[in-house]
Amino acid sequence: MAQTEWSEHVHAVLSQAGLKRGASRERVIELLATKPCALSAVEIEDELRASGRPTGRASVYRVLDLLVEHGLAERLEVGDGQARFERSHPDGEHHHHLVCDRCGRLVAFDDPGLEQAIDRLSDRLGVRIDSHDVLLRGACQRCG
Amino acid sequence: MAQTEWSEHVHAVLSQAGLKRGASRERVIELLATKPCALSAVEIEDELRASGRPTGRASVYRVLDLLVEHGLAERLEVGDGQARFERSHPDGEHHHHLVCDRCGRLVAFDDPGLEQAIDRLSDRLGVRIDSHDVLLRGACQRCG
DNA sequence: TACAAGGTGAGATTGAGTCTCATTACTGTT
DNA sequence: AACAGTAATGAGACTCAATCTCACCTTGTA
Repeated sequence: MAQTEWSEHVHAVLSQAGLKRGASRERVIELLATKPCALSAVEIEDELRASGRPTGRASVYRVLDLLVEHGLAERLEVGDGQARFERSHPDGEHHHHLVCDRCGRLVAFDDPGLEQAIDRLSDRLGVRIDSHDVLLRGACQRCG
Repeated sequence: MAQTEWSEHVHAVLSQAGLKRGASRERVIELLATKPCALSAVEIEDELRASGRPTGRASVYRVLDLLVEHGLAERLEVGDGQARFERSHPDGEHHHHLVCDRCGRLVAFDDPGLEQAIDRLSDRLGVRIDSHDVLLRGACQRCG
């Protein structure tokens, strides 16, 4: 899904939910649209300020929470004490991450076998699984 | 592995590493030994104080970091802004968690299929995977 | 017992994230 | 276009897990 498609989808969902538009929200959405992978709230705030579109901290967090609530973004934590956010695709397509111990880089990957294993798990455990996160720690190809 | 075995193993590893014993360390280790699953640093500090063995916050965090460094404990985050810790087994046996959206309960599970899928992944991606976390979110059996 | 290296903890500090509330902006209606 | 009602915004105070500092205490060894 292209960046533009994603932000259009976001606007559609939010207006469907009866929400008004607002400048801060637009800014955060536009920024996320251009970033395929994991950005922290602080990074978002800094990038917006750096690009001449300063946005209140409260608004940044509000928008991110809103997006996550509506399934439009994913929240993930890699263990450095801050949450990261990335846009998520409405068709359920998603990826997971490897954190490199050496260089700290975040590498995205997806794997049907893994998704399958998790689907099976839901039945076996007798629980409803709404979402899942897989985080690998190790050495990335560059450092490995 | 029984509680006692685990704490003996911990002491063996740490003394092997040339570390001295210390009262705070003993207290944290003994407490973790009795808890099979995910305890936060704050909970550890509180439980120790409540049981008449008050221990400095700095020491609690130091001990936990030490255990994680030596592979004697696992750190996990379930998205509530605080890290949780649990003892880990030297044979590599481990479990993962489901966080119930409704009641907040943490349910442990293990699954060979999942582990297998992750093993395969390592080859396919061409990276070295040292450890992994899987976190499911959904409804536990009780709330489901 | 002496001594060096490690261990400990009170309290200050950091920093991500939350909360408040007065102000401003959006949108549908007359 | 003016209005009304409701949603959005942001400065800054606040919370709280986690980190840092540093003077003091313990342990293990010779």
